[in-house]
Amino acid sequence: MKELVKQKLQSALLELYNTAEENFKIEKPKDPEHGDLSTNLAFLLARKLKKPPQKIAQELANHLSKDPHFKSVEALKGFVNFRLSQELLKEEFKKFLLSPEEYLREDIGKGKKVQVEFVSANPTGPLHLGHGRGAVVGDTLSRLLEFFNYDVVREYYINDAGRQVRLLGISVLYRYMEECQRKDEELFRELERTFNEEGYRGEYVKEIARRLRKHVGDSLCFPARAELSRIREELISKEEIPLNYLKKYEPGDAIELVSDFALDILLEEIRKDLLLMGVEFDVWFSERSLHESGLIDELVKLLKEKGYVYEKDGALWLKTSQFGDDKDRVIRRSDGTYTYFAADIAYHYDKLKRGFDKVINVWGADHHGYIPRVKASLKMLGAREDWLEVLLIQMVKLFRGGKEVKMSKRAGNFVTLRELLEEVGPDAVRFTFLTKRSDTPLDFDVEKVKEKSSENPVFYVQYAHARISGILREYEKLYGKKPSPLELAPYVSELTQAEEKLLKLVLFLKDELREITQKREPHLLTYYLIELAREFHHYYNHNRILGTQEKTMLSRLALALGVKEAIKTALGLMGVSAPERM
RNA sequence: GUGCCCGUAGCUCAGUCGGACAGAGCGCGGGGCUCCGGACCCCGAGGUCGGGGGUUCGAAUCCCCCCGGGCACGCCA
Repeated sequence: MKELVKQKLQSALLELYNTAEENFKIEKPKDPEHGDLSTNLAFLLARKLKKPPQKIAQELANHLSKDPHFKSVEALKGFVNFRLSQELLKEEFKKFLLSPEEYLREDIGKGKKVQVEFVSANPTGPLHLGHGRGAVVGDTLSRLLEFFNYDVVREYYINDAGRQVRLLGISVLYRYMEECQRKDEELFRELERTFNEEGYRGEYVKEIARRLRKHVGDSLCFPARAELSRIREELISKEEIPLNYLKKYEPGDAIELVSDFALDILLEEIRKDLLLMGVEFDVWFSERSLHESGLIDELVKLLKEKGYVYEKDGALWLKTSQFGDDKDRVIRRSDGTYTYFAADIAYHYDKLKRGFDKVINVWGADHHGYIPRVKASLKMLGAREDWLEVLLIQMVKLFRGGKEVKMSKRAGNFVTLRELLEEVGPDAVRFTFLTKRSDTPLDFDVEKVKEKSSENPVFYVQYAHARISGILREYEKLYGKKPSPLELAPYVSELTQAEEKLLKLVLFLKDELREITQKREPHLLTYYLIELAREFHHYYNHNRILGTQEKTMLSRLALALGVKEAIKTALGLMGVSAPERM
């Protein structure tokens, strides 16, 4: 609809003033008295044409009011207000009804390759709510991009290298050795020291330790003397889940062996958690693989050749400050190992080489300070300025009975994503995470989300869908056949003023989806859906559908079916189910 | 200290590349089917858009200052 109005205005501009303008807005006026759509075009032209806005608006309105697409075009206080004609609306609605998806879809992406990297949580513990929020936003955005014909790759970057992973191994080994009757006391005390300072304290660490013990008994109580390769074989033969890390890597010491085992288990859990929410990744990208493949070496060499690298205090530094960062950053430590940053540049270098037209990273907002250095390094590699987009997801703060629950993976006291999913259900979780703009911190009381789940807006929306499904079932019972879009479409013409508001709302989904995708603001879907559901419930409570005159009934059925399709499509893009019954 | 984000109804939040009288959900008060699903609908109360300046025909929205909250400032990831 907006596109149509925009085009009409542009051609009017050309005919009336022989000029062009791109950056004007077409929006739905807040006040329905102001029509279906309006534009601020006249304000923008006032200076250029040296005329007052209202005069321009009036001229545009006069010019366009003859157009049969519009019932009326009026100039008011400089705005041009459009009312769409009944005929246009009905024709559009028929098209929508006959094939909803096709009507809504547009080829905006033209098959361009887009990578969306999201979640990418360290595999050192279960996912928590913040990760869940990122997962929902990333996945919904991916669905939207796919809908508009982008070739989307969903990707999870696994931080499976470095210190945190080693700490995970230490934590598990420590918990394991706690249960040993006889053990290497000296090593145990050393592990204990590290564990107490910065170990992972969650219950899940103990569980992994118990699982380890179940498979290998006491054979790791003296880690230095243990036959690692035999223990590894033992684990591989006894553990039921796929063990990618354990199979792939020959451990250098017991901590590595335990780390890899823990990684396999935790990643499997993460995968399951995400699957519970309907989130699946196309690529799980290993940070460790970047070290092994030599890509980091290759990258560092490249950056050196370009003259962006220098040595200081025994470390290698990247001149990111030349490209907008606050200061230069270390990419290789004085001990010769690469930093996380070096690996991350290599990862993005790899994305570049894979030929993505655009990459979108969904990051926790605590990483915002990290963006300038990544952007800086990408400039060094010659990437387009807007090639990388970063979406920040603000933290989810958790409350229980009004009290904040401080969440820390190391301290181990957190409500996991799975816990929430099991109690509230994936639909409510996904919907709720999309009720706030993602860069706004989200506070909520778990108890409230759990207890008041039936009052969650998701049910309000789903109820509208189920209600319509109920009506359609009832019709089938009464008349012995399902109402088909093809049969109903002709009756759209019979719709009256009473139905117009609802009909327009359905049609506006098309504009809504396009804008939501382009602005990368998937949360707006929930607001649209709540409005549509409200409008339908309102209509339902004031107008009978079944049992009225045939023409009336069938036209109203057509409208209801359209609402159902709109809800189903929008919910589907959010990964939320549209139930036939509740 | 420096940088970024946030501050809108009792609560949780939309609205922010300026636009027409400031919105939703929940909560609160009152009301509504002998009829298609009452997980619904209708009416109402509730606001200095954190505060103060400025720019503009027009500011919740842009700029400056201040207050309050969060995050980031590592040879951690």
